[in-house]
Amino acid sequence: MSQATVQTQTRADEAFDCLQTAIVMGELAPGEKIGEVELCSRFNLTRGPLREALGRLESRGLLVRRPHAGVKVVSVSASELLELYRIREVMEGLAARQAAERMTDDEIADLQATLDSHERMIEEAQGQAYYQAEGDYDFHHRIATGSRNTKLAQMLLGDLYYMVRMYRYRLSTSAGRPHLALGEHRRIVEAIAQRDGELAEFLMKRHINAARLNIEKKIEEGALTI
Amino acid sequence: MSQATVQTQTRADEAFDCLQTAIVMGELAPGEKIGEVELCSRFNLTRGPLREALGRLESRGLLVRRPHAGVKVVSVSASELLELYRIREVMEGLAARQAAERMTDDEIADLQATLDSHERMIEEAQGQAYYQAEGDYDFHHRIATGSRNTKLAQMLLGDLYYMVRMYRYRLSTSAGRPHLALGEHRRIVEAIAQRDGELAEFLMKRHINAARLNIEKKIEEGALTI
DNA sequence: GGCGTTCAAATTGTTGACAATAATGGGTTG
DNA sequence: CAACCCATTATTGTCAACAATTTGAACGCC
Repeated sequence: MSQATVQTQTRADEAFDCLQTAIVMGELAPGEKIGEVELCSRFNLTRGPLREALGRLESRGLLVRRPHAGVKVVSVSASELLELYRIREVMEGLAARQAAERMTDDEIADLQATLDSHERMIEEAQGQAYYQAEGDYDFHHRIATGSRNTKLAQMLLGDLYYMVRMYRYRLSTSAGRPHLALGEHRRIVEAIAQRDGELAEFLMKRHINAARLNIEKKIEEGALTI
Repeated sequence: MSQATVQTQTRADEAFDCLQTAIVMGELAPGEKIGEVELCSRFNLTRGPLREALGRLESRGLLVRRPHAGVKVVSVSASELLELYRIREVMEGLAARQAAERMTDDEIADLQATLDSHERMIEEAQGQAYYQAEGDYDFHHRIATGSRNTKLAQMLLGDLYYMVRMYRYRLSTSAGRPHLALGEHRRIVEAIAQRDGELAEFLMKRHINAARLNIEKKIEEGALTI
């Protein structure tokens, strides 16, 4: 049964997923040089599919490859991480605006229910930043897909989020401001429910900007070693 | 000598470039189903590197692949093309703002010289939309790199532009408003030269929005069959 | 003693053959 | 006559061996 799901996709897809999650979860540290044969034995793969997966990951910017020299996980500097948030600000702003115009009423209701669930999680597992991080990811994921903008969702979900999450897991403290972020989420959803795209865009941009400033502060405090 | 340049990169890179340009130039039509062996004989490649290149292209959204079913060039609908311009609007707006803050004086001077060259090209080859298209690409390319935002430039140059150019070559009439676009370019560079990031962002967004509206109009006129 | 050069080993890039799967066409049956 | 089933075929996915290149270290030279 569990085999059936993996049966449909090819070994290269499997390799891609494994490597991507391994990088995001921090099992493969940034800057770490990794050999192909080592990866093969680690994930029970052969080099053919592995190389195809490596090509995809390189194309997505998760690792860099020098010909004949090997492959190493990309290491994003602190300033580059902040730059990622600048990109998120404008792209997710657009996503929120288009989501306000295009999400169905059912989707919006679901989104609100999701926020309720997040609130309960935060109250139950007080301080457990992990749930907050996952909840935050879930929220942004829904808005990206809700924009009905295929390429936009693809770029956000396929490129940016994995890179951001790569550091989120490392920091573990997803900005560390659960209640604040939840309130901002609620206001964004409110604007979407009222079909006010302009306001939704503004609030989303401010939300992500706040997250960026928070990380910037933590970096200045020396809490992050990147 | 010409071999030396291609010698440094691997065959998979070569395959990737060949296929990408082939798709962009329209040699491979959207929706066209293509077999691997056919591509191999067409570009003098073997299937290993080819598959790696296919993986990269799939990851970039230029083609889609169903397991055991084959690979076909992605076909972007008219509405999806317009959505691409919506993404460009916010991303290149950000790029312009950051370029205004970070480009060196030399780069700005180069950019202005580039615009002069474009102006001459337009006057000399009146109506030759091709030069205008290439000039436009050159302009946006410089601003993307001038933003000093690695990921932003990577997403614009690696993902969006190729997709847009794919249709630009097909329409051949790059919006068909050379002088207008050039004037808008000049004002954007002016703002960058004055280090007015906010204005540069505003002008760039309006510039791309105008291009989008122009395409929208052409589509309504039935000039584009996508 | 430091630096350049050269050689060897390990790793990557490539190739061709093999196996598995989906599309297709013909045949049979209701 | 149409619809369904089955086998064939062509295509994709996978594998293991071969070739090319970089890197590292040892050696000799300045």
